[in-house]
Amino acid sequence: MPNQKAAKKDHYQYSDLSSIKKEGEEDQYHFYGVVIDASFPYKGEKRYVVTCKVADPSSVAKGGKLNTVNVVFFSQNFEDLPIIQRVGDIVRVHRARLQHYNDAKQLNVNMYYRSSWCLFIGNDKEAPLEPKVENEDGTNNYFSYTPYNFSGKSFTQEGHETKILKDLKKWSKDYFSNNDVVEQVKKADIETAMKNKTDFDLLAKVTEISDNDQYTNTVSLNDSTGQTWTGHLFKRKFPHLVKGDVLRIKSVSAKEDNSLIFSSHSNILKFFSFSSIHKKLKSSISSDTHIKTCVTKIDKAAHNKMDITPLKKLFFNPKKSEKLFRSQFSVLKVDTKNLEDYVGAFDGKKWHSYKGKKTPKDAELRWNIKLIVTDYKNQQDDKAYMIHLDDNSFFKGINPANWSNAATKKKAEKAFSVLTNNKVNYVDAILERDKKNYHIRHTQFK
DNA sequence: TTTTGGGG
Repeated sequence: MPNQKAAKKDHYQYSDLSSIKKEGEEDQYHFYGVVIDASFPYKGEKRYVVTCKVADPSSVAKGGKLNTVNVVFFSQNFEDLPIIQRVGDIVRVHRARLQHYNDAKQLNVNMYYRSSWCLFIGNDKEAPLEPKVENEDGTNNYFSYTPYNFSGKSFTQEGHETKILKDLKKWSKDYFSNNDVVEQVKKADIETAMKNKTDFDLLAKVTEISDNDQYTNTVSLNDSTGQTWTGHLFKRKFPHLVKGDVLRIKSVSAKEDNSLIFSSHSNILKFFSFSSIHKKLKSSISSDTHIKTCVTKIDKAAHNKMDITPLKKLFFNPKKSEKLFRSQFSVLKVDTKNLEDYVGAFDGKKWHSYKGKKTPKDAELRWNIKLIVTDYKNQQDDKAYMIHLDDNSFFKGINPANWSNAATKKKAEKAFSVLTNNKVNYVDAILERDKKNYHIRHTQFK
């Protein structure tokens, strides 16, 4: 890649990534690379850090596989680090040092020493994300060869770099069009990570963005494994999200209710529209906000074959000859503040007032919860209905008689948070009619 | 001017 003749004359000679081999104090490397992955700048013990992976034509192995190189930026402050939020953008680094870490090639960029960086757009047809300098007079292709962001107050650029950039963009457009570049996400990996409470990545589509306040919004996502997620995000940290976007979400964890937990290093990256991964995700992930995860299991196989009755029909025009129905709904509300309010004493015929003090004779402590729900299966009905939850077998392993026990409380609160996350979860349940009321029966919370 | 923290 380096232009040998120009390099002799010019100050900076840019190395192909694969040619960078010598580890040592005196050896400093200048390079251009296409961004494959990047973290958000985060704070370590002593330094602010950005980790990213880059590639260039020399990174392509014989079989076509990409041997990416890890680049780690260190800085004493957040501002000196690059915010990289698009796979395929181009980074130029001056004075990096090679150091192997866990057998992987790593280029260290020390911002508090003498290193510097520039970011270029990876596709001339698409606008830069958060440019440091504006293209005020609207010059055509202004950002084709001008960095949209750079460290320090200014940047240097030499004549021969135009060709490097042009060649690199040509290569990456071709490579990204024919290769996914970013690894597919496996459902099993997410499950393992959630069980171990560790980080995982997602490939996802934005199905909904709603404003919370001046600073935050809530994003609903469908991912490539068929799951739905919600994320509370800072608008200033992720300012580029639009409904319908396909994204790589790097390094998040999640709660039981599929709400994502973003750490300081978590990042959200976009793709260029020419990327094969972009096209695949766009067409394969549903944009439907109504796809949710079922959080219950119907006990009996026979009940599982029952037709799903709309709630509207159930409450306004039920089949009088039937006692059991099957419905699907999302829970809008369960007030979890006082667990004791959800425990009642039932003697087989009627409920006794119970304030957690004394159990009346011959009465059993049971859940006595009123769920406010909306129809899941029949979305056009946006009315709210009340469903009774008073079957102790619904929450497996949570005994309402132990409501005052701390571990039980914790378990119940967790279950309620899953149950009420109506953006991502729904309930599939058998309902028993008792006059005008419906009670969940023969159904278990998963 | 430096040995950080690297899937954190």
